[in-house]
Amino acid sequence: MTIAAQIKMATEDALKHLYPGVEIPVSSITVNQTKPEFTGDYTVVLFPFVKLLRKKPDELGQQLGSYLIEKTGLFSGFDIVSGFLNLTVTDKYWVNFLLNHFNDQHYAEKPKHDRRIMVEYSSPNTNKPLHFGHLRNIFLGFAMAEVLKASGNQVVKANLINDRGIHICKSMIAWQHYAQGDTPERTGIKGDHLVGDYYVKFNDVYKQQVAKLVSEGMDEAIAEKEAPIMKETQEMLRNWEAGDSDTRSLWEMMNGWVYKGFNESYKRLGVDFDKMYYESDTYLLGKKIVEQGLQKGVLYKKEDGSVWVDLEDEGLDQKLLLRGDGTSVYITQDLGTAKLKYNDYKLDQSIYVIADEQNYHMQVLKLILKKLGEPCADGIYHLSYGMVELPTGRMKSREGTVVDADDMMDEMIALAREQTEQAGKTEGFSQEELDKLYETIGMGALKFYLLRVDPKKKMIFDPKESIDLHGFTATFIQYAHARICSILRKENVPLMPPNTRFQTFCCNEAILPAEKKLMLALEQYPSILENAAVEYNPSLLCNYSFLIAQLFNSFYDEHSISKAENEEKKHLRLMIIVMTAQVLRHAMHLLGIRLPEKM
RNA sequence: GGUCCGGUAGCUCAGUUGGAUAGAGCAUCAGCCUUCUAAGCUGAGGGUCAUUGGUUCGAAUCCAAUCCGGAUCACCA
Repeated sequence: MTIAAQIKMATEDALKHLYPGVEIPVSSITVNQTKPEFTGDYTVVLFPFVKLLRKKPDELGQQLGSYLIEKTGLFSGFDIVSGFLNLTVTDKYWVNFLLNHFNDQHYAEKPKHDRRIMVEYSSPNTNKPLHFGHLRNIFLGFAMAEVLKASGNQVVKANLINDRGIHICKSMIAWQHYAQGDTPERTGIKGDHLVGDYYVKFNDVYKQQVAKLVSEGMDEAIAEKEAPIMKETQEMLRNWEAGDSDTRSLWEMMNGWVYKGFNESYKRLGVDFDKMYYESDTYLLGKKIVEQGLQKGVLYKKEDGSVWVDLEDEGLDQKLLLRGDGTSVYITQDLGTAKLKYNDYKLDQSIYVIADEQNYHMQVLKLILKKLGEPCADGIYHLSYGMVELPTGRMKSREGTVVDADDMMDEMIALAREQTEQAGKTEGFSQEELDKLYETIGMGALKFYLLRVDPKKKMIFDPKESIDLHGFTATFIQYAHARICSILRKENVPLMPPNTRFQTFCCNEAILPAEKKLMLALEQYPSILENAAVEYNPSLLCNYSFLIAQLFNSFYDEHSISKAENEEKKHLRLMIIVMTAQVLRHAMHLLGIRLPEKM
């Protein structure tokens, strides 16, 4: 249990004993870290009890403080400042904490239990390469899955590939007409980019054809439907749905190129999936659920045969589930897929990492499943995140303002190289090691940049300003880690020393402020990790890791480890930095960010 | 118009179930390398927490209204 939780419990117990007969709600006990300008480690706020007990804050604080010192043995002293009881935790507590956890690889993790959670993320369309906006989704999904794993859950990482539909046919048609048989192999262009190029080509041709028809006097709305290339594309979609073998083999070939490209990108991004779902397999699902809903009377049919659900009682609209001709719409297949996922893995929870533009859709999806009495409904959680925008507004492929994911990775790695060379820090590395280092720094910076903001907030990315490698960045954390490793190398202490390494340690000297601040923060890691899981917010780990690195840097500046005042101090500080490095690695690992031992 | 989300320093963002004088980073300015890595440390300046009212010992945080920005409300996906 964290010290903060222990203090809360001890306070509850103390109040019961000191003031029997007065009912004090547990929720009124607040325990905070003491502000730096006051002496103490943790603070109990006295105001709520002042009113209930009708006592003066000073008197109450004296009684409470004395009781806590006497009964718990956790505190070496207390101080009352205008209604706040500031408690100082004994040095012994901190030393024991260190001895117990300094080399614990699973510190802050929760024991495994059998709660099953699926995290669906990435979920790309196969008509264009990944862009910067997708990266936020991918990093968020991966990090969330890892955080939930560390919280003891059984996690399935899933990817639902949107591999069919009119937009896919657009690339296919344009390729047929204009590619003259070009392939990724022949052109040397990455498969997803090649296909994306023909998606762009389609739009160019389409725009021209529409313009031509309009200039010939056709109404624009009609021209958009009548453009020859669009009609061809719709024809192709019908052929695809009919299972036409030529269309299917073209589709398979081009999607194959895209998957190869995606897999390269995923590998470079350091993310993985346990289960792939393909829309071509799932797009017909959901009809059965709708039929059952009709029978139950939860849904209704209009005269034209279309099927609807009425969500007006829930403050929403009426929603179409099946067209008049019996074909499904987007949400129909989502109903089916939700059930499929649930049945595949017996899920307790199903998380969808999807941008906030689909908030309404997800709300409707969950509501309909609930109305239909599907057991998968309750577990659905939409991890909604704000879109990544450019200073000029949203990225638009048609306007060529999309920041490509692969390009972005290249640029970040190039930036890492540039800055490392500029800082003159390339000595003592082989070329191979340098390449790996640039990758670690560049990718770390990219991930951290996209994960450090609260997911639900939209973020603006200015490519001109690029991404900084100073301040609130992964580089800062990586640097702190490298510094620690450097000291450990010098002192012949392994990254994960055995318990016996500091067995003879005893604590006679007072813990100094810079040491204490760092230990205090390390002690909070379990509750930070828990919050990240409960609030579905990996950015908490960014904030926390940055704080730890900051505290370490100050500590490092103030106190020498190798040349500590004496052996006892040296051992204490070595344990502190071993644990600091371990916690940083752990937190960053959950975000998919690597920490170098040298940089 | 309905619903949802956001508005905190010049910029990008933190701010736990309401707690002490609202914090970081970037940028600006001033210091700190003969020392375990200066990709660092220390300090300074910079605020009508969108606005107004309410709740109370106490509000950036909770409630109401208003203003601004965004998303969404398709027989699109």
